Amino acid sequence: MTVMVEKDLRKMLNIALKKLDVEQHDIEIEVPKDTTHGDFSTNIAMKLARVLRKSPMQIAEMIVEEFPNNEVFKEITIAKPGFINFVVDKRIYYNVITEINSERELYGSSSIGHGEHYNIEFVSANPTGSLHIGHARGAAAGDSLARILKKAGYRVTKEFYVNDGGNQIHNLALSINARYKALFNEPVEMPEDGYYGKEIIALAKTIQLEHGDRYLKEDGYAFFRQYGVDYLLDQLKTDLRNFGVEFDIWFSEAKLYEEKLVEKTIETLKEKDYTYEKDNALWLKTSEFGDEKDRVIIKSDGSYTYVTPDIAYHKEKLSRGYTKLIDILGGDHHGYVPRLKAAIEMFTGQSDYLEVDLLQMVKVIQNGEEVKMSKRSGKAITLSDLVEDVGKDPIRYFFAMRSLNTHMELDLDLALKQTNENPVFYAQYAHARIASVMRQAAEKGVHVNTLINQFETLDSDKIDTLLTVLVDYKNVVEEAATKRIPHKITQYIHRLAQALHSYYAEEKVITDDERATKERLALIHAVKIVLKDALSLVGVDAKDRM
RNA sequence: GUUUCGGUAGCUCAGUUGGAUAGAGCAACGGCCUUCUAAGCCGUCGGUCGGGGGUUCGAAUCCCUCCCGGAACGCCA
Repeated sequence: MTVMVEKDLRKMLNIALKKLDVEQHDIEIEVPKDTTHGDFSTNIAMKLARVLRKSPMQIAEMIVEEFPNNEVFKEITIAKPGFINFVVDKRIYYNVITEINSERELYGSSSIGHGEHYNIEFVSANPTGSLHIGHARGAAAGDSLARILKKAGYRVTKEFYVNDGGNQIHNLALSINARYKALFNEPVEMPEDGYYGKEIIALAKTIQLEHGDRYLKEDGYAFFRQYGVDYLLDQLKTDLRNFGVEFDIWFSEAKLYEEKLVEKTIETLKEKDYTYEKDNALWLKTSEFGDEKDRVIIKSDGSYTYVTPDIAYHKEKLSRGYTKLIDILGGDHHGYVPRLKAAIEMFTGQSDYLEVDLLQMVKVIQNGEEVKMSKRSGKAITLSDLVEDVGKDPIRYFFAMRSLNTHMELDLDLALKQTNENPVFYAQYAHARIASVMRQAAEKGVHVNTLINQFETLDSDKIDTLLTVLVDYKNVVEEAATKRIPHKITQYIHRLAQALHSYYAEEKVITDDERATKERLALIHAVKIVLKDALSLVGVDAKDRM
């Protein structure tokens, strides 16, 4: 809708410019941050100052003079340096109410992603322990982005890469072994790079319950390995589900080996002459593609480095025909990105088939001071702790509020308060208020016809604001999707909730005026739909009562 | 040392293809509940945009330089 209005404006400005004998010109139209500057503005008069050799103010006046008559803009003003500001007659927005109420959750959908199929990989934690707070940020970011991209018309596949093939699983088995033996007072030393989380102790106890002392007598290594991965992966899925995050594909690293994909990938790279042998190892020429140096892919002892299966994995993903691969990684992996992109370029000829979005660290504050995580002691704040103590919605919302690449702070004292310091309540309350009014209407026997399309009584600044925000939804979704900025959505949610609360305080919806009541009910019903939909894009539930 | 992210109001953060008096939430302060939910509304206070140069009609935004903090710099994963 705003897009249409913008198009109209452009057309009208061109007509005016033609009358002034100005050649076709790039007209910049923007939505002013300050609403007192109207709904749209242009700096065209300033741009033309040099060409026409007149002052911007003069030019602006000339443009306004020649501006065609129309029903879209009810006010056109000229401001200081030479801006021309346009105020939309909000009556042309009335039909958005009907549109929303009939399209419901499809309203705001876009087609800018048409034809694109994105694979978005995130979290991808090793199944060696519980998910901690860093994974939580990744999960929230990836899932929200996926939802937003879908809304914008992209096809999206969410994928979790399970690192179940490497050395870490070996260490996991040894760690379980140590914890298991300890239960029988047969202490075994924890491995050097062992996993110290309390969930490993719980895991060992489960094994003790199910199998008694069986693995004191026989070697339990293979069993611990398999059991551990299954158990932890299962827990991990549960934790993510409780956080509102579901994946389409769980891709096992082990599968790469089973299907010989790593060997095949290395063969391909050799054939393309991107490898060479040196010091008894096999190197990949990543420096030819922007990496700062070449990387070893087969060590001198014959084993692979970390990147090797990962390259095979990304090649496998490419073979599935996605138009883009997105990896969401922790910021500490930034040095890893160039070598991965180099490999992608070796296969596809262009590195931007892969987009890596980095998340910066989360600093956790508790009792006013920073909580330091420690692998050794197993001390960490887990995702399940967060969901249990604080709740899914505030955590999801809080993560979505921040841009991905900012260092963020999570204040647990604040999050635990569950007061209005958590902005998510503000939005949920707006939704609940509307639901409440709807209930009142039903009780009073008011017949709610949300599909009315004639509006005669909606006339106030608060309503104009609501309509303006509702109309803007699609733009916001598109911007959030293309720029990968989920916080654009939470900002929008806040803007809409604010407009609703402000309106609610000013005007009663249900009155004796039947006509007005019906129109207002249709309006707030539309607000309710968009609020709920926008919240869903960041994985937050809308509530009907609070 | 190199790479990378960040430094914007008391706090947490938006805003960076150059544009109008730099925004939001929270905190603080002052009002508003006989009326559909006060988890709300209305208003006030609050900033050398890390420092210094430069580019121009115009810089938080672009260029140079310096300072401070996080992270990464393996034939670890």
